[in-house]
Amino acid sequence: MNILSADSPSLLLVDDDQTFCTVLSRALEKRGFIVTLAHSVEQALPLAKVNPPEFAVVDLKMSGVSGLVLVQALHELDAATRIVVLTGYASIATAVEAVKLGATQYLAKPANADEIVAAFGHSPSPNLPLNAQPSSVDRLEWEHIQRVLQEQQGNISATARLLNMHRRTLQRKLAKRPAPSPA
Amino acid sequence: MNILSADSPSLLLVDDDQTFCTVLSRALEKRGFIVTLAHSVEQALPLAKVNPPEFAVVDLKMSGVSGLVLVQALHELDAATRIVVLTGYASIATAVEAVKLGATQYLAKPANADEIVAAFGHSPSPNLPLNAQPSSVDRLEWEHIQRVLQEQQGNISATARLLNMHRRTLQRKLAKRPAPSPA
DNA sequence: TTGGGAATGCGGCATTTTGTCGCACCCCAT
DNA sequence: ATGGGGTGCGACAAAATGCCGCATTCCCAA
Repeated sequence: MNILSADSPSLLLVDDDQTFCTVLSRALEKRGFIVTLAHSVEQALPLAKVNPPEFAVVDLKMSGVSGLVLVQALHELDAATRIVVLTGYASIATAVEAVKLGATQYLAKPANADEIVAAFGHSPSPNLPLNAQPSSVDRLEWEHIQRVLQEQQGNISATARLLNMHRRTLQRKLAKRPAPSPA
Repeated sequence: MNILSADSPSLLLVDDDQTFCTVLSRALEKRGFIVTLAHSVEQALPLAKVNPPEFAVVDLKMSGVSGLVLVQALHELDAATRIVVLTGYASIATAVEAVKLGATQYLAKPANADEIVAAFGHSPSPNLPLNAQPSSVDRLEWEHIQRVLQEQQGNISATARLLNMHRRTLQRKLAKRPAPSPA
């Protein structure tokens, strides 16, 4: 799977989890990328502006500005940048949003370096196998919540009111990891 | 936000579930769309070629060709077509694919007509307020359960396993709900 | 610049809703 | 008849939720 071997491509890795970051960074370097690290959108933006990377791995849920903003910025800086969005709180709503903003792929954590590299080379094909089994109720709820939350621009109070559930409960649900994603 | 509603927009609805189709069709017509029905990709393609619709609602899982193919075709025929993908077997992978192939939104069934219209990001008749109050979590859950239950021919144990919930809990949920529908 | 209204992130409970077991039937195919 | 599901349902512990309150932080209009 050596898609790229001539000279080393640049890769911007943005994630606020230090440990995860260094581990993944090392793994990616071993696969031939020149990795630059950033731990927040604010930190990543100037780096990207000075030197737009060929590849990027962006975590969605970071303290401060959402990774989605960075995805958009990266895409605008250089539409050729291949961006993989990575998140521990995967949902269809944010996946759709990320792709619309220019992401190449959207992966749920945990994902290993090989999967990420593979995602860079992935091109759209209408021949994806469909899921055989219906999602669990928990998953369904999670997706629904995420979608409404997205529509409310992340406003938890508004979402709770709209969904007719208590803010505290919503908070708790959001804090929990989503049920294993449907395939 | 240019909302032009003088003449009714055309909408192609493609789903192989007859009942679901007619119900949704009626609901969409009530909201001002001129609806054309198709029950398979093969059936939908010629219709779209003759007359590319302004809007489309496509079910992913249909016997025969995947709805993704149709999404791509529709988008190629007219990039301005707003396409909402709808499926009872939602997955992040297919959502990403769908959007890359040109879909505007990707919703998990059950979704009501209002949510679908809202997904188009277009209000066909400004008189009717764009309320689009999302269904409550409870209602969603109820409908999803009913859907799966039906697929399992009423087998409660099997449904519970599939939904990843305990049989006892499913029983209780089913027992406690002769009157749903808050809307 | 400065209030004030709205959001947010918690920490506690009191209540409900679950997860789990067990048990008593029913079918039905072996 | 016998074993393997499936179905109801009671009981009780464990977990989730509803519902406070409070300290902060945001944001916007005066």
